[in-house]
Amino acid sequence: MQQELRRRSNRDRTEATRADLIRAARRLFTEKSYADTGTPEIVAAAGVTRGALYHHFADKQALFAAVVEQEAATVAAEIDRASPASLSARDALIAGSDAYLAAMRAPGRTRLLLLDGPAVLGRAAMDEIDNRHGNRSLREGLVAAMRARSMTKLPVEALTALLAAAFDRAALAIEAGASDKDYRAVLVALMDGLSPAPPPSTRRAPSR
Amino acid sequence: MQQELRRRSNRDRTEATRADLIRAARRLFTEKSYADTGTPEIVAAAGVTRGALYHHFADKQALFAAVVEQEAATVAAEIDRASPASLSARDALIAGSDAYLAAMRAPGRTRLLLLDGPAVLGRAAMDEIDNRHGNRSLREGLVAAMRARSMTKLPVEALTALLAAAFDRAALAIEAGASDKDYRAVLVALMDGLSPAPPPSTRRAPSR
DNA sequence: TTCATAACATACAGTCTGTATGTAAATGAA
DNA sequence: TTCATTTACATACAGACTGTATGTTATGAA
Repeated sequence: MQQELRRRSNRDRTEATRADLIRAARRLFTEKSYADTGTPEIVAAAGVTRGALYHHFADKQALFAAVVEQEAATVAAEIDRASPASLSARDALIAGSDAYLAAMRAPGRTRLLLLDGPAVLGRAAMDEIDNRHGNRSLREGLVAAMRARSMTKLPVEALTALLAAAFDRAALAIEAGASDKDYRAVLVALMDGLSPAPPPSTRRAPSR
Repeated sequence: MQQELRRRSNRDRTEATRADLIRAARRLFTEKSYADTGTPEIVAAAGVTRGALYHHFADKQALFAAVVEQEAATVAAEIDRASPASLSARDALIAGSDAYLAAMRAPGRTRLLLLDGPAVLGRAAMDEIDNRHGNRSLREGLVAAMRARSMTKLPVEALTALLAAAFDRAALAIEAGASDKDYRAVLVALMDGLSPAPPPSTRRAPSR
């Protein structure tokens, strides 16, 4: 009856407590901000004490890093799920960017991943996380487009970073109320501009 | 002898104290970070007390905003100074972006303006500051390029924001040790990609 | 000179972070 | 099964910081 409450393995306890803390912290960090969320509030929401927090995480920043890590993974998963496997290189990039913008509409996600994340963890740490999750598919898409000759060859790391930065800013602007149509148009124009041939526009007649 | 110390007008006192506080805060915010800099340290460096700080600024965040404001103005001035008046629209944009990247090499400036700024003040407030200083010349350059038909017509606000975001990320990457050559090349390619005609195949200009 | 106000300085209350210490539960060896 | 050790917490504490309240001195106006 109360068998599963008594006699829980240490691994189960750790896993559950960590998950509770990350879940509570995620909620508060997205509802408010990193700076405006104190550890007392987090542990209260998680139903544990600060002792548990500092047992499982080095400090508040480490808990934040775990939240960011998980959220970045979620975003990457949503993008992967939304982008069908076989499209042209260009269409795959556009589908991916749409999926990214859609994923970033989750409340508080932009502040967590695009404002607090870089400020608290540093741009280098955020790059490391991004490269492990979100940016990977973007970079692969760009490499594929370059291989298919539908994009001029450029330094891949730099191009990935700068396009990602543009996506990020677009997500922030859209959340702030800007026209997603406008931003999407500019993003597409930026990507299409990188193709050596005239862009496969729906309006202009292709010259070949 | 001590005449100019006694009998200072209130306006002079306020001006001097505010300037001292902003200068000290700027130094510490660029050397460390907003979060790692306490008001006791700031007022000690400025040679005043916390009472003076909270008399002149609503809170620590307001002082930070004043620092950011001033720093953004400085960056804009450096760009204006470095970009000669009459170039082709394209060359003007490139000169401006080079000047921006050069200006952002000042120690701690990227963290202040690109990491802490957005996180502490919010993206909206940062946009407001940027639009008043740095982004203005960028937007005007883009409008000029579009009028000169050397750039396809696109929503100006969105284009300005996304290119500015790319510049920002480039500045961060370069400071983190990335190849400025690579990032410059990608920035130029992004801008050239927006021209309706094939990009002018000029040889690469010296990076500084 | 006198009174009001601005420009500070000092003192205080509340909160937060990280650590140190104490306790109960689990693990593994004997 | 026993028992020592380690893990997973809970509690208590020290230090620091932020914002405010209050007191004091200098300036400005009448």
